[in-house]
Amino acid sequence: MTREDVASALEEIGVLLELQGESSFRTNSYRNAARALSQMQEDLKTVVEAGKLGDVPGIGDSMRAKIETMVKTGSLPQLEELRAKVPPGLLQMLRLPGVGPKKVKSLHEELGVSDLDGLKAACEAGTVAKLKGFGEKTQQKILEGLRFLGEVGQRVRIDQAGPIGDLILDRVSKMPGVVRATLCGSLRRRRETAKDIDLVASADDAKPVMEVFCKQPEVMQIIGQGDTKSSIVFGMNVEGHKVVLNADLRVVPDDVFAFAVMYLTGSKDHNIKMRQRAIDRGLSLNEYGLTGGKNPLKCSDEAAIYQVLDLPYIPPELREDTGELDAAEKNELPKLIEVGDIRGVFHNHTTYSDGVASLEQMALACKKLGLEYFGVGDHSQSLKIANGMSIASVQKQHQEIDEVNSRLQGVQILKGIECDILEDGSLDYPDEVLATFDYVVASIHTHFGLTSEEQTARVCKALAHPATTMLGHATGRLLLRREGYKLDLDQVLKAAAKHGKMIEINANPYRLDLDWTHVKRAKAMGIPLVINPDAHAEAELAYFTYGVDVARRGWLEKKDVFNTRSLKEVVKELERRKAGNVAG
DNA sequence: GCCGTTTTCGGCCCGACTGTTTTCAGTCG
Repeated sequence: MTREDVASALEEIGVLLELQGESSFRTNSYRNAARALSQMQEDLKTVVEAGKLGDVPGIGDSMRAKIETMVKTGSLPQLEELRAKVPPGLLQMLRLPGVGPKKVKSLHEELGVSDLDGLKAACEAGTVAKLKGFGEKTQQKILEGLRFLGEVGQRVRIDQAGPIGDLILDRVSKMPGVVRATLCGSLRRRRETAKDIDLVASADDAKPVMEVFCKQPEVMQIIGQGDTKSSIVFGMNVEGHKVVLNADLRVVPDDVFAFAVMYLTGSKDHNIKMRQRAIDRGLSLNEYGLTGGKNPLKCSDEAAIYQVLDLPYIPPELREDTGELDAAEKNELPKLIEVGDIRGVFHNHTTYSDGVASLEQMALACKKLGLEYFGVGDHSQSLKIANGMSIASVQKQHQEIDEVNSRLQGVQILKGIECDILEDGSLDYPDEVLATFDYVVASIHTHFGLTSEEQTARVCKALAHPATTMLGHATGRLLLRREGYKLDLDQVLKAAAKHGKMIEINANPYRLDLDWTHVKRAKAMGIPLVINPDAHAEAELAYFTYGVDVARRGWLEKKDVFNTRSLKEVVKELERRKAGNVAG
């Protein structure tokens, strides 16, 4: 078992024990150990063989023995027993908001409910509300949660689907006889979630390619295996979490490749418009070619197809039928921002609050990524749960930043803060403390239950505060898990525009908030956007690339994003803002 | 189950919120 497999197994044990009613401290220790393994830099087998496993914080004698068993034998009896004892449907129930291990246990033991369908039936029959500790409202909330889960279905986040897609693509590309291969579908359009992985490859003989595709070790089930198309269920551990999703591969002759790629990249609405455009020119476009007249037109790549239809190439991220064909027609497509344009990041955490790395470690990790500045934005004092910084802690951090900056070469730390927006819309430090920061990211972490009017007024008030530089994760959504808090985003954008404030694209793949649709609106209103990884560890700094995906989907160019500017320009602009010279 | 120790048990981030209760358990971040 690999390091990630072991981490995933420990995580699973933790959850299963929780469902059995184990103490949260004990179950947490499994999660801690799983996290420790996920973050381990060295090779697990080497560490085990060197007898150093027990030195890892979070891994004691008992955990060490279990991990060693898994590394040596490939399995763990304890996990097998737990899996046999706990119905898999109970784990699904944990995804419901407001439902935790205790409630699941009670539903299972009292009502015999063992999966989501059974739970829905029990709610509809009204038996859940009668259960001790439950009630009408809880039952209603569960039903709403079930509806939400039904909507998001089996989608997974891009950071989970992406690595699997890349792995399969790499394998397919290297298969004998394959000429070209690429990812298609929502993964290629860089949507924030994916329901499956679509691949297209070109080869003269599809059959052997399909054989290899369906025989990958991670294949859990072959849904279909044909001459041109195969579908599999693929299961793999990504960052210590088991990810299961469908993968479809199409294999076509190379002269059809571009058409198949365009068709399977979508979006469906974009394709419909394209087909209509072909019809207007007396042609017919489908996944196998562009026909009309006597001979099929040859297009070796997608750019050639667009050219035949009198259009410049449209990047996949824009193919959502939100005006890209019109813009292309007028030659007004944006020159999209690229990953290499990002020069630094602003909203990140260190051990001063709830991060796991030091200021210096994070700054050096930024340098490694080719960035010029690392903006720290630890949590502010009221957010106790995330170890928010007291004023004394802020002062200490600033001293440390000055000291580290005096030594660092090629990267600079900026003194920022992720300042909580309090319930009344005020900021979490007095003005004189706020004035000591280079910039302020204002964010909401509490009181999600306010009405839309209250929440909107709260955020707008924070945007009006002179110290606020940018708004952090504007809606608070957690992808596939929680909708954002109720908020009139139009009003918020207007307030940002009015007060000359920036808005963050939180690039953490759990959030990707602001959503790309709103990014587009923000740009139209002249609001500068900032791509922030919200990193809590060195490896998470690279999340900013997901933010670039969102920015591209939101039609952003380099000039629309603040952190494409150099350190010098950024410092100058932040100073200008602090001096109160902000327009508006 | 881990950790630290004024070494072998007692604490483990902890407060707010919700919906259930009638003083609190469960969930969340």
